[in-house]
Amino acid sequence: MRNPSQTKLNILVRSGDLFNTQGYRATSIANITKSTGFTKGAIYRHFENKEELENQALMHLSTVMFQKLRERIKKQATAPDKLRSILRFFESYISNPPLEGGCPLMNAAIEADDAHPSLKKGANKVLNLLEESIITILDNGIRFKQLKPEIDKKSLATLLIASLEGAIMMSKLRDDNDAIINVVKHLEIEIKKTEL
Amino acid sequence: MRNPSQTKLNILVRSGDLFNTQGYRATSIANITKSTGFTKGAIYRHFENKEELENQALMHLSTVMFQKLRERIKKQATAPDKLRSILRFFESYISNPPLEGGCPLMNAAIEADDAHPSLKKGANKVLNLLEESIITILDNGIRFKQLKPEIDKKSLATLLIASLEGAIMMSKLRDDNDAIINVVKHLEIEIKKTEL
DNA sequence: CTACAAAGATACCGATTGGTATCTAGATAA
DNA sequence: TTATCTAGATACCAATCGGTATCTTTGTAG
Repeated sequence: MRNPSQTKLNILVRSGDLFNTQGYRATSIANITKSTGFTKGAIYRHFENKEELENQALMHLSTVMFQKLRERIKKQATAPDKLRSILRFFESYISNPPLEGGCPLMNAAIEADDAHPSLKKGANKVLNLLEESIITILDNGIRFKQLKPEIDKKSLATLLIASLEGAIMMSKLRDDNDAIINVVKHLEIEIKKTEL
Repeated sequence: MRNPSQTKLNILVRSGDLFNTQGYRATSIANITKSTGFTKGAIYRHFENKEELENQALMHLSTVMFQKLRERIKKQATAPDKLRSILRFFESYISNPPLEGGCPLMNAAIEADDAHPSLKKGANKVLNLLEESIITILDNGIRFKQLKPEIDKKSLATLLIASLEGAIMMSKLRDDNDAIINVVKHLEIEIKKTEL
């Protein structure tokens, strides 16, 4: 009946969901006990303190996000199509969210100020991973003559991430798809410009 | 010595600063008493409860932001230059922040989920004001033959806001200007395309 | 100078916070 | 079967939370 590793995973999944929807600070240990059915004893056996749990939960959220994102990317054969699949992924955050509560990168980034250095560090890690994923696609696109070799990879990756994250914030705030659809439309044009 | 309206303003300014840097939930009434030098008695005389204080503080933050933004906009004569002054304003958020803690719109938008409807409402109001400001500039630009009449005003406003907000998130997270500078550079080109 | 009302200080409230010490029960190896 | 270890439950802790009731002080109208 007992399964410690499954218990730990369960706590990570449930707490991640709460952190991403309500916020890290706003989610108490008691909230997590209610959501998981486990007690404080179980939680503090698997995690040193709340900060540790927050960090690991963020990392779990990001692995889920990247897993779902890579699923879509892999289905596409060429770099431009892979880039477009990223747009579609972010577009789905509103109508059919891969994760409840919006993008974990954005949520952690905004909540993590200088008073929460470890959460900030975690958010930075997620941002770097996302950026590297895009740059890898761009690199391969250039290598396989699908994208113009003169494109500024880092700059394009930044533009994609910034405008998509900002658009998700706007669409979530307004409870409609307008912002994310508009921004995706613009980015589609931007991607087309990089095609060879 | 006593000056109730000044007291209220002081509480609004200080609490706004704390809310914008630490977060709304993470800032306690006790934090505000320490920062202002006033006691709970003073705070609860001027504000019904914490939620009321949060709302009014957000509104005060937004008026400060818009005041500083409009100062820059007014200095420019033409619509394209007014738009560029908005870019420069957001660029300054990192190196010379008009408000401590980043953009109050973004901060409130991310912290306000469906469990905090009044903060969400406030954030929505700020977003609408920002959008309207940009659209007004675009309208006048078209009227005075400075901008192409066929531009999609709402779409352009959305693109500007989304990418600037997202870039600020990235730059604040990384403690460098790269993201915001890159995005501003791209938006400069985008603005140039709309010029007549 | 005196009343009086309003501004703000003080003291308290129950509920909740993150965290810990201890206890119980279930899995496992001998 | 029994001893042992560990996963998880229970009970507790001081500190802090938002909020309120009450008291004192201050400015002001008469």
